[in-house]
Amino acid sequence: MLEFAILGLLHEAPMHGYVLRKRLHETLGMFRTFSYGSLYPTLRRLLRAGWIVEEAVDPGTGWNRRAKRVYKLTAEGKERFAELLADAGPQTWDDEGFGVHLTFFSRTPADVRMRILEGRRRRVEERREGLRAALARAEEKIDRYTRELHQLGLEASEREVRWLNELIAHEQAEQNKTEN
Amino acid sequence: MLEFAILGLLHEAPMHGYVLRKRLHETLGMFRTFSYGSLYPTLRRLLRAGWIVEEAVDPGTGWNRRAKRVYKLTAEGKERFAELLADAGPQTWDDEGFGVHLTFFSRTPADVRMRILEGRRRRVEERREGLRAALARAEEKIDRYTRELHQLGLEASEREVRWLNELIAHEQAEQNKTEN
DNA sequence: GGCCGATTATATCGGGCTGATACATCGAAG
DNA sequence: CTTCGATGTATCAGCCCGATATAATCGGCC
Repeated sequence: MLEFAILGLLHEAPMHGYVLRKRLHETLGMFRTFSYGSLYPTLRRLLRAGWIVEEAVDPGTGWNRRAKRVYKLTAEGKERFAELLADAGPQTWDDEGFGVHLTFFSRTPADVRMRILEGRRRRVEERREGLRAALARAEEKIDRYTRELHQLGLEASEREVRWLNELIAHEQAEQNKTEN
Repeated sequence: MLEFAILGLLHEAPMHGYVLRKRLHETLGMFRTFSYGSLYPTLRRLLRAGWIVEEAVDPGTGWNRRAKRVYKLTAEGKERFAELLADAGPQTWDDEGFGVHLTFFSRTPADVRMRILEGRRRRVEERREGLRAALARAEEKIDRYTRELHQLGLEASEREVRWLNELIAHEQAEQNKTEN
């Protein structure tokens, strides 16, 4: 997930790890945040893999300005990102992954977008049915707080399914337009 | 989180790890699931800490029925659970923790309940404001998908804040009733 | 000119949790 | 009598978090 987000963001421009983390937070901070404790190790992993390189920082006015690193996407890194964009596995419709993938949705191939949205819908529908069953099953005997929580979750699921249906319909309309 | 949930569930009855995982899934599976990959290591951790013990399994009709383990809560385990119930740190109002804590809310002291609900409200309000700002800031230039996602997130946040307000009001009413 | 706090910047470590994978047993249905 | 789904325990690589440490830079204030 973090690898995906980093590669996606580095398409904009080369960046310091620090700035990257800030952009990460701005871009998808409402759904997912990443700590430095995973950012810096991941950056080193991406370096080793050759997806990114360290760019020379302006040595400045004389003495040691180093230890500041600017990371830049390589051609292989762009390929890697395209690969990740084209993959529509379960992680892409999980709670943690879905928001991140949506962030890069306009760069995602149309058929992959479709599979992700449908996967997500399946997932949320399952949750919705689970919650409906839980609420129906007990109705009286269960804990007040649990019931309230399930009620909130149920409504959220219902809304998200509707939201997904609209997105999916829109995608299909777009696709038909392109075909004609 | 898992430690908390295990100790909470073992109040019901001693259980196999397997059954524990099933109950875990039934009880809070709509919001949080735990894999065996964390369950078994955590059980061993709780054993070492003395919060739980292995109960002897019925040796059965002769040959080797072992390798099956039944875990039972100890007095120290109950104390530990009470300790965790009384703690209202940031993890209790995070997305991952809040649902789990709500599950055990009727066993949670009233003042702690209050602090958790208020912490959660603060958290969700922050998200709501962040999303409002993001939507207002760009309105035109931002990605269609991102805007849709933010819209969904905003509505979900608004609903949850309202939901929390009702719960909090109810808590306050209860508290006043008790005082009189 | 000098100080102070906020921001910029990098890094490590312990530990929680996941997903994949590997076993083995048991009851029931075919 | 075999196959299949449920029960049951376990490990491992790897991702990520939260806490923590360190230090340079920049702006503003006195």
